[in-house]
Amino acid sequence: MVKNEKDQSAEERILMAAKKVFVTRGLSGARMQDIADEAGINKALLHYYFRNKEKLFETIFAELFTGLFPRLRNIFESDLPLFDKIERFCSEYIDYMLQNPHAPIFVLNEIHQRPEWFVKKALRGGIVNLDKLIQQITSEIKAGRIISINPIQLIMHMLSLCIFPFIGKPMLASVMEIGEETFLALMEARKKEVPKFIIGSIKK
Amino acid sequence: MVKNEKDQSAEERILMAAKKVFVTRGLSGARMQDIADEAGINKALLHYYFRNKEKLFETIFAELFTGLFPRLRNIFESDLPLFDKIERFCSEYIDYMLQNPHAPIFVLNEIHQRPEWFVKKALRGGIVNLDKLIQQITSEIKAGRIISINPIQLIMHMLSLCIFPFIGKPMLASVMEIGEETFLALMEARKKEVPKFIIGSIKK
DNA sequence: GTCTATATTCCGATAGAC
DNA sequence: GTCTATCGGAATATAGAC
Repeated sequence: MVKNEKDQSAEERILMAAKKVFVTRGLSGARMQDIADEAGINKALLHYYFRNKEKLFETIFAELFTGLFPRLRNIFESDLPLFDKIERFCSEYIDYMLQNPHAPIFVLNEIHQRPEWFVKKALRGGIVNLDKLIQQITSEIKAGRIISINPIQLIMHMLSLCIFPFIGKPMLASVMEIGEETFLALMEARKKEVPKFIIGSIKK
Repeated sequence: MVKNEKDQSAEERILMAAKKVFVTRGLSGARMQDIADEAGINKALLHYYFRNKEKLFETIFAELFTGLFPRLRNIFESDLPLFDKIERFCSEYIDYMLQNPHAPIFVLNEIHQRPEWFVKKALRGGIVNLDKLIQQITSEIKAGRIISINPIQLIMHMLSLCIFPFIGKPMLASVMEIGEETFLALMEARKKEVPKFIIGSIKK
């Protein structure tokens, strides 16, 4: 536990603590004891509020997943012109991850380790519909405003350029010898840099 | 255990089994019993060949990490012209991951969960030296052959575009409804697609 | 609601026969 | 080298007092 424990209800402190511990250690690496310590309460209280470890985990996962992916809908399914859509997507997405830098690797790793569970438990509520975006890309190609490209590949480019740096951060930090402030500055710059890079490549 | 157990020594079968289990479940999620079962041997034998779980893990991690990153050196530190270097990097890197599709998320997740351990245990033998590549990019900019761009950002673009699809695969597969064959075809195409995309953006 | 104490399950590791 | 059996600790979960 860090500070201001009495500022929030026990339940809120548990959620904050659980988020921190799960996100850094993963489901199987997290210890209920660590979460209790971090929240400044007793282990038994975790079971009082959330029945068991799995339920607590699902709560945290759902929150982070919702922040990461369904957020795409608002942008992808909007009526913006393609280039504006790309700019807005990159900027908002990187902004979200600057506030939750551990979310991407945590979420993607848990999906990787239990894809079946993910499909059954976390994917309720529908998936992101890419049809509109794909069609938009296709018609820009037909109109001759952008080069010919497989829309799926282009979407993968966008996601890759925005998300990967946060996943690779610990590795990049040690391998490339990049410190925390440098990293933040690079990510801040990427909000403009990435859309410029993408549009620079596809614009005719 | 799957088949042909008698084709290899116990040690080799253990390594194959451990790789499979560690890579899908991570260090904390992997069970020695599962590895033993997968290898078709007894749990005690794991401790006979490798002293404990951590040592076995380190062996597997080192193998995968070596395959992933030091491989960069041969390309990054070579004397190829920049565009050739980019093409070769993307092609070889994606090829490696097509053969070890789980390696990136496994390696990056373990580094994320224990960055200190990584720096102490796995980073011996030096790091990738990016000076040459950075200088090469800088001089291409000065020569007016490519647009002005922060070399670090460009290198991040390259890594992102090659690695991320493998990390996001389980999520992309369910969210975008992409099957196994489709995914493989997309990755195969990316070996040409990504360098084309990059060069298309930076070439003057 | 919150705690202490304890039950219970699980898992890494070892002992020791063959 | 390979096995069976078991130990001992760790971690989740529950019982029950306050």
